[in-house]
Amino acid sequence: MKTLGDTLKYAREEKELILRKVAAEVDIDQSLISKFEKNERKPTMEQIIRLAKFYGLPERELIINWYSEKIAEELKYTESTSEILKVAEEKINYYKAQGNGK
Amino acid sequence: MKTLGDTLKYAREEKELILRKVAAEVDIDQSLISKFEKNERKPTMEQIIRLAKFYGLPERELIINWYSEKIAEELKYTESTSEILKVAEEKINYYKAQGNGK
DNA sequence: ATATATTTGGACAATATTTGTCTAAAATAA
DNA sequence: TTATTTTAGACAAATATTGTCCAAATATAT
Repeated sequence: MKTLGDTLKYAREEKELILRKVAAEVDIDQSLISKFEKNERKPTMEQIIRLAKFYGLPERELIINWYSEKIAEELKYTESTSEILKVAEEKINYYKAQGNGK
Repeated sequence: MKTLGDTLKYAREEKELILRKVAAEVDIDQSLISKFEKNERKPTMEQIIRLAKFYGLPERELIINWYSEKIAEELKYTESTSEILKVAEEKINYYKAQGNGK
């Protein structure tokens, strides 16, 4: 299972960059970036976007990973997860349909 | 779309109880309970359980609603939601399968 | 309508969670 | 070994969530 951290780490290594360098470029503490790569911290959405830009990664995919990991984390120790997700989707569709979006 | 708040409110009205009474019984501020019913605040899991017990509602259903609303809230203004949920489910299954649970 | 009871909104403090930063230890490479 | 990179951990700063109180709004009863 490929995590967001894997993706970031792979992108960096492929370019043969060291954390310090990336940190300077994207203006994020190198220790934080290390933690992102090890999935010990979750980047903010802004950080995701900056990293995607910098590495030339598809933003959309990173975002999908970001949200899905957040949700997976929340439901990790929970029962009825597939039902929860099913209901969640219904609610989202309901909101989006007539919920006027805002 | 029946919300958690709807369920709580309906249960209370069916029993013809006033907020003050319920509040005293379950030891939650009546204003908070009012907000739960109007979906302006989200109960904690513990509150959910206490309310379920008190009203004699199926805990599992309330919990499913609680989580699904939380997720729906998070994804309300997001794109690719169905893909996010799909990936989330994969990750959860992966965690649960071999992720040793802990 | 007035009085009484119930519900609701809003402000605010208290708590908890998340985030950023720094430092030095651990790991890796030269 | 020495130099470099990565990682762990502690802590402060910033955010977000929660609980509490009170008064305004609404509903109910007389």
